[in-house]
Amino acid sequence: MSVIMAVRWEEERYTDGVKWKFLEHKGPVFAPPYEPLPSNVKFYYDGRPMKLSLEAEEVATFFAKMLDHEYTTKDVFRKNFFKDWRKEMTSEEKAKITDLNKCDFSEMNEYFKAQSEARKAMTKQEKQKIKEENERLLLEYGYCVMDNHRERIANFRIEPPGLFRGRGDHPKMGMLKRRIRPEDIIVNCSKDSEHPKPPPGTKWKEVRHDNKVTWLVSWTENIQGAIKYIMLNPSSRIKGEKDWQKYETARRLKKCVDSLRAQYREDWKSKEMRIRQRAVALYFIDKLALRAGNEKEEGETADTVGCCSLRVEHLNLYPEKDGQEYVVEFDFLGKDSIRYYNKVPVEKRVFKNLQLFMENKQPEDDLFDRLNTTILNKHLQELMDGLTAKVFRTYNASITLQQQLKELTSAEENVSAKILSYNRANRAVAILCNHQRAPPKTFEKSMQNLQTKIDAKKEQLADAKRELKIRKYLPGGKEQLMKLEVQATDREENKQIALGTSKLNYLDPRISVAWCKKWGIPVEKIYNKTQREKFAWAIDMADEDFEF
DNA sequence: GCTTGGACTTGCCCTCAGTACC
DNA sequence: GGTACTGAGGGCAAGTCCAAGC
Repeated sequence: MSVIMAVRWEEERYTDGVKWKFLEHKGPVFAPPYEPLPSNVKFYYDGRPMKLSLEAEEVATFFAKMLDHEYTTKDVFRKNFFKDWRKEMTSEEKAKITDLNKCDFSEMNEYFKAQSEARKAMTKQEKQKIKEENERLLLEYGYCVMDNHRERIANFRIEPPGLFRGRGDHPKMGMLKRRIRPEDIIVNCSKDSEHPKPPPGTKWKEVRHDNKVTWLVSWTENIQGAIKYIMLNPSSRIKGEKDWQKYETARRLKKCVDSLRAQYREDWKSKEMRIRQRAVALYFIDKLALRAGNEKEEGETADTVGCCSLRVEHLNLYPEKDGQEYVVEFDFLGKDSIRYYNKVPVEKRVFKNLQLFMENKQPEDDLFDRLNTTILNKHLQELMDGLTAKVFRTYNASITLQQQLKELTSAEENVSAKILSYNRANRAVAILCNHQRAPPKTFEKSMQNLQTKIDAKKEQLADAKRELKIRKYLPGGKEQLMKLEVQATDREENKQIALGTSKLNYLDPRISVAWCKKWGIPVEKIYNKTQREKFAWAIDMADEDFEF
């Protein structure tokens, strides 16, 4: 590590939860006020035009903007929306508008579509003006001073009002997410800083000076009653240091994971049910990189589970399947309602335990009825300081990347082939962590385009050969062709897999940096600008023989 | 002990700006 | 100069984990 950066990353380590000594910022940027519809754009009820009050009109526009989305046809969405919309209506409106099916938002919808077209068709100068305004806003509100550093803020804009969507089958979809006003805002900054000023004629809910937290601004959202925060960018000292710490914890797990595994295997035989359950759950978390699985309040969110909250209905046991013994089939919705489907052969003891846990239970009963995340994490804490369920995900992701890179990279490959290998290693991790994505809408098209390019290049090479200009044109051309073909392979393999999440959250960046240095790959090929900023600590720290 | 609230990380999707291409 | 395409970044929901409050 260089001396200068050692200072940057190691300065001012506070104790007892103190996160900073000085914090100054300009507060949040509020959503722009509602702009009423022009009088020629009408809402129709039961076929007749109807002028809405400003409040009711605003909420109606939220719905009108979404008309093309499938979810506006869903019962739950419509019911929730209508209920909340009615709350914004005057008593006259309420009396008249009693059936959402009689509401016609299509003219409003057309208007917004036209507006968005108009925005696209703006002249260069107009676009430039908007860009400059955004830059000005960023400069004024996008930075803060935390201790001795000017730091970028991650999200300085307050979320605008709209209709809540949620992910998966969310019981609250369609509800009104209300507008946040200065009176809802808690500002956090240091006493000796220049406090942010609320917009003229308004007041903050509170100005606080809590240096044991990292947030600058908070408010409570009305859908779940959860607190939302404005915090610093991942490039900031405070986030970087935390990130580094996270990977150091995972590396400590590496040192004791063998004995820990031996321990939970022993526990599969325990006399106590709770210990067996704990041990099997931990095995899943370790082997399959499952999330912890906190309990959730029923009816408040989509029905999703993690390891500790698995239910009997989420797995099938096969003493034998496809020529393998003791196969467990998992099928459940995890975080963000992403499906986890996997068939895994497990050890006989695990299998027998699972049979035991499922005995005399209904499909909707908890698989691990003597376990929850609190119990599990308490246990883990006793095994290693700072150990929690999610450390296993970080550890297994990072160690997998390191192993895969070792296995897949060959010295004689060129740079683009090496990058393909890197992406494949990254992909192995994404698959382990079940990081999926919807195939991009333009996927087929973009594959086609690439194929066209490849064909053209082949043609070009063939021409060159025919004209006996081999020596002159072939070497570079061949290289280019290979690059395109590698790119096509990479893209195809990536169709339904998202690499970003693991890259950003699970893979110790020092592994990647070390790999780049070892093979002479510019780090820019692996990390874009933002990622390099986020991982500045690692880029500076890791040399080519860094070992996770 | 249990519940709830709070802080912070993780996660997917969409938009939009920058760039390649014609 | 216009259009098409793509990657980056923003947006914000949904997790994890811990500790305060009862």
